[in-house]
Amino acid sequence: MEDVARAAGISKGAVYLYFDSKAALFKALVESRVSPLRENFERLAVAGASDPMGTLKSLALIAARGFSNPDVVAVMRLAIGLSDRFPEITNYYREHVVERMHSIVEVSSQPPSIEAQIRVVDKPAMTRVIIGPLLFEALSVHSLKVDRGFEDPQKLIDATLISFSGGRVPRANLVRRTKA
Amino acid sequence: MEDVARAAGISKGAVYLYFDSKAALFKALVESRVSPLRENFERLAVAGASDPMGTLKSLALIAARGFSNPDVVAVMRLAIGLSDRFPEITNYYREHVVERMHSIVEVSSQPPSIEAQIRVVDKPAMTRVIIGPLLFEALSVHSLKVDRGFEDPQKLIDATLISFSGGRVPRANLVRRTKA
Amino acid sequence: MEDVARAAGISKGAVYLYFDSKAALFKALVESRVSPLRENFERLAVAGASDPMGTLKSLALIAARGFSNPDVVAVMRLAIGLSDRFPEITNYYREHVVERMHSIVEVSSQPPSIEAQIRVVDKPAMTRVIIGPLLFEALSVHSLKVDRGFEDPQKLIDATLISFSGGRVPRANLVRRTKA
Amino acid sequence: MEDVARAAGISKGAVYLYFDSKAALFKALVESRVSPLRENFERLAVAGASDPMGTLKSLALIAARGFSNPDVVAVMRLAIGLSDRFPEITNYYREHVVERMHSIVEVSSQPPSIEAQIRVVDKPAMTRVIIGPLLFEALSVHSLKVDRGFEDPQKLIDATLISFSGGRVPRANLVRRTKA
DNA sequence: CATGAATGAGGGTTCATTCAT
DNA sequence: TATGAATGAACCCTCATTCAT
Repeated sequence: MEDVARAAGISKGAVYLYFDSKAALFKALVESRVSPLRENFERLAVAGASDPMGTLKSLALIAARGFSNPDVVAVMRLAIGLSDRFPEITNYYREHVVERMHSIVEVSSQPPSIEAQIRVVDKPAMTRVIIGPLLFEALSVHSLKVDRGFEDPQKLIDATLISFSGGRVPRANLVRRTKA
Repeated sequence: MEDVARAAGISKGAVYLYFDSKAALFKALVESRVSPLRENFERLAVAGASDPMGTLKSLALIAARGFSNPDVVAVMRLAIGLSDRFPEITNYYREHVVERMHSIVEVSSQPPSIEAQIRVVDKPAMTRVIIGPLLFEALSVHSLKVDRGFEDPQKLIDATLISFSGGRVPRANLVRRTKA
Repeated sequence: MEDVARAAGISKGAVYLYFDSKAALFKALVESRVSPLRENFERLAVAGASDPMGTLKSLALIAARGFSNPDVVAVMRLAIGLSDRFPEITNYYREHVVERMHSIVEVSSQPPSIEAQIRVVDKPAMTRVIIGPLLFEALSVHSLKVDRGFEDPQKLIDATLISFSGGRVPRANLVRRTKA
Repeated sequence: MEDVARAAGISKGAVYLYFDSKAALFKALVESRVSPLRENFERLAVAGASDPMGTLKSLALIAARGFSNPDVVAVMRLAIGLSDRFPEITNYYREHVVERMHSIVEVSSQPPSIEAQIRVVDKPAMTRVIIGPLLFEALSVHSLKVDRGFEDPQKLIDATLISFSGGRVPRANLVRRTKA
């Protein structure tokens, strides 16, 4: 809390003018930093029902963008690190972030047409296979300070997604690039 | 520290007869719990130079077995969670676990013959793509207490590895099953 | 202080427009809530010099009415509970409430005629014997939340006063009843 | 808590080696300082069933002795003063001290023979009438620092008890004196 | 080798008080 | 007259570490 106060340029006590408790601050952090991501996920999952492969690509891209934001990863680090002293925080993160992401990705893997496009059979595995590599990268870079990060996260996404294309790799335009 | 003492059946003070500090205890924990895994990695990487695909499969299997051990995941959780109060711990974990795993997997992806077997091009991405899904699963289950864990981790490994087989999925025996 | 502000429908800061400090607010609280009682005491003591027994009865009745007011008891609770952090508050209460009540009751026990009516000899004990039972009841009910309170405080007054009537208990009209 | 630590000559943190929390410390304080008194009460109430008047006298004497101990009064002051921030403390005091004293005194007023000895009719009033004056004295002296305390508490007891003797005041030996 | 009592810094939180607006 | 944002000291409690025994 003191770090937050210092970062905000206010006193320790003043934090409590804005948030009732550490847990409340964390929840607000989730809502402001992570939930927009989750909402993007939900929007895409709904909109992309007819094109599962494209949807999964987009989900990966959104996740990669999210994980490139140190704040987003910091929230996860807190959720993991505070599980002993603030179970409420870990619980909130699990229910509002992790479990929902699982649901969304699994839903995106439902349409029957998917079998024609994607070779991975086990749907519950989907979330792990798509998000896992990006998560690993994010934790490595932002939490563990490994300095081997990708300058171009697209490469990691490509490597992740190639698995689902059954050999026909539309390399040139596997995923639409962002014009940052 | 108190938990460790209680688990060991000794007094809090006695812990300091065996370890100089919390960081030293953590390092010993890494050596006893995580390094055997890393050594398995190294052995396999050296031995399997001629068969990169088989090597990667074996690495994934070892990683999956490691992550199914709550202790192994707990060490990682500590490394992530203590970064603020004990940077030394996080640094040690990065240098002795994460960075070494990166190196090993990348080395295993070096032989020229690999291109014939594996379609993933970007070698630095390899570690993330292989370990990431298993890491995600491990953190979800053991740290965030998500209750959607796989009963059979082999399914997750299969889903992970399928990406590298170029469509020819030798499903029956993709990876040798463990006889639990 | 925040509770006071909320109850008054103003902001926390606005309280300091009316009172210089918490101690000043407390003093004003004493004047508005408790002093009227004390003034009743003083009036009765002066007026009833010729009938000590009747005077003491009236004093008890006034005290009982006062203690039935949660605000009056709350002021005493504050005086007792804040003695560590705000000694000024405790001092004020002692000087302006408790010591004055002692004086008044003792004065009311002075007239020579009293010996004919009241058998209690030790005059300093008078305040305690008259006020004590009512105080006990008030603290029990309003501060300690004991749920054995009297619905009819008159019974307690009767029991208290009976001691002074020397056996001739004019039960029917020992003290004039209030028409609640 | 800091005051307790200082009084004990140890550090603030060391208090928690002996007591789990502030509430636990308070409860231990009740058991060590107040419960012996309560047990005396209970013993007397049981033993003195055949002589209610004598029993009540003894109860008053024990209460007076207890209240002359600043620690005993300090515990009550805490129970009253901490009701906002530590309701658990107030609740414990109510249940383990106040309500039990009520019960004991009322039980002591049950025997049929009492009517011959004591004129007070309303039994629930008994506790207040006996304990109240002593409580008032104790709070005045030890909490509010009134300097009008009785040097000889026996006088207060006498004044309290005289009410029950129906006019026949065995002044010389109303209650056995303590040889302090 | 082992204890257990003790410490002191820091954690999250509350609250009386101040002050620019 | 009134606000509301802000402070800073104090509060209860935890925990890595030390040390006499």
